[in-house]
Amino acid sequence: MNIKEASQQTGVSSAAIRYYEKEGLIPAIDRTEVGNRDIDNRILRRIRFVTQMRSAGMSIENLRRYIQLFDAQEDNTKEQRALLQEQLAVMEEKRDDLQAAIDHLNYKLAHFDDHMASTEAELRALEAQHQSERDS
Amino acid sequence: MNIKEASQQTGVSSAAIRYYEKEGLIPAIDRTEVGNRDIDNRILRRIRFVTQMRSAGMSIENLRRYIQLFDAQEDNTKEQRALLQEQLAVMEEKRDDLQAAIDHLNYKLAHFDDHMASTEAELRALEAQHQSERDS
DNA sequence: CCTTGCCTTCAAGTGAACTTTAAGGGTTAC
DNA sequence: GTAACCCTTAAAGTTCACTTGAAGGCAAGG
Repeated sequence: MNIKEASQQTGVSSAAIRYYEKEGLIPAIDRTEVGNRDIDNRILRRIRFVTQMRSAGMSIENLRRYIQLFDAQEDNTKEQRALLQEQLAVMEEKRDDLQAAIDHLNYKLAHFDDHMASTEAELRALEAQHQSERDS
Repeated sequence: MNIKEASQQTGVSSAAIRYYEKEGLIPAIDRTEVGNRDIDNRILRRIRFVTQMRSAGMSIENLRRYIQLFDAQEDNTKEQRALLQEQLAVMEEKRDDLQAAIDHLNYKLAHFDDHMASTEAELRALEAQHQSERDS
C-alpha cells in the first residue's frame, strides 16, 4: 500500500506519516524498487497507536522514548521500567483531570434547564463534590 | 494577593496568568489604586480550573468558549447546550484514548519481567483485548 | 511528448500557547 | 538617591507538531 492509501485508512496525513517515521515513532518503512514507501498492516497499526497516544496528550518526545523502549530487543532495565511508570503516572493524572472536567460538564448539562443566576455557586458545589471524592 | 503570590500558589507563571486574563479564560482581575492586579480566591479557583482543563487537553479557544458560556448571564440557548455536548464528546474520547494507552502501559509493566521477544505479539494481544471491550 | 498523478527529500512556513524582553512606574531599605 | 523588588503593557521570541512549498523522479494515458 502506498502512503496515500495509508493516509486515507488512518486519517493521518502523508506528511505526518513521513514525519513520524523520521522521528522514530513508527519503524523504518520498507521501500519499493523505485524508493516509494510500501506500508503494511504492521505499520498501519503503529500509526494508529501513535495517533491514539498523541490524542491522549503524550508528547512526541515521550512517545519516542516509550516506543524505543517497547521495541528494545535488549534486556529491560530498571531505568526502562521507571520510564514506563513515570509515563503511566502522567497519563493517569491527565485522565483524572479529564474525568473531573467531564463531571463538571455533565453537572452543567444536568442543570442546564434550571434557571441559575449563580455560576459561582455551581463551581463551589462541584469543587466541594470533587474534594469529598478525593477525601473518601 | 499580588500576581507573584498567585503564581506560587497555583504553579502558573505570572505571565501565563496575565495571558489567561487577556484571553478571557479568567475574569478581569481587580486592580489596586496603582493599577496592580489584586487576586482573590475566586480568581485562584479559576486559574486552577483552567490549569486542570488545559492539562486535560482542552484548547485555549474551546476553553474560552466554554467559560464564556458558563459565565453567561443571558438565557442559555440550544446552541450553548450543543456546544457543551460537543465539548463533552471530545473530552470523553480523549479520556478513552488515554485509558486505552494506560491499559497498554499497565500490560507492559505487568509483563515486564517476562522474557518477551515479540513486541508485535503484545500489540496484537492488546488490540484484540480493546476490540473485545468495544464489542462487549 | 506532455499532462496527470503518484511518489521522493529537504527546507521553510504556520498556529498554538506560552515565555522573554523592553521600557517604565511605585514602595521600601540602606 | 539609588538599589532592590514588586508591578505594568506591548511586542518579540521560542517550542512543538506538524504543514506547505520547492524541485524533481517514475509510470500511465491521450
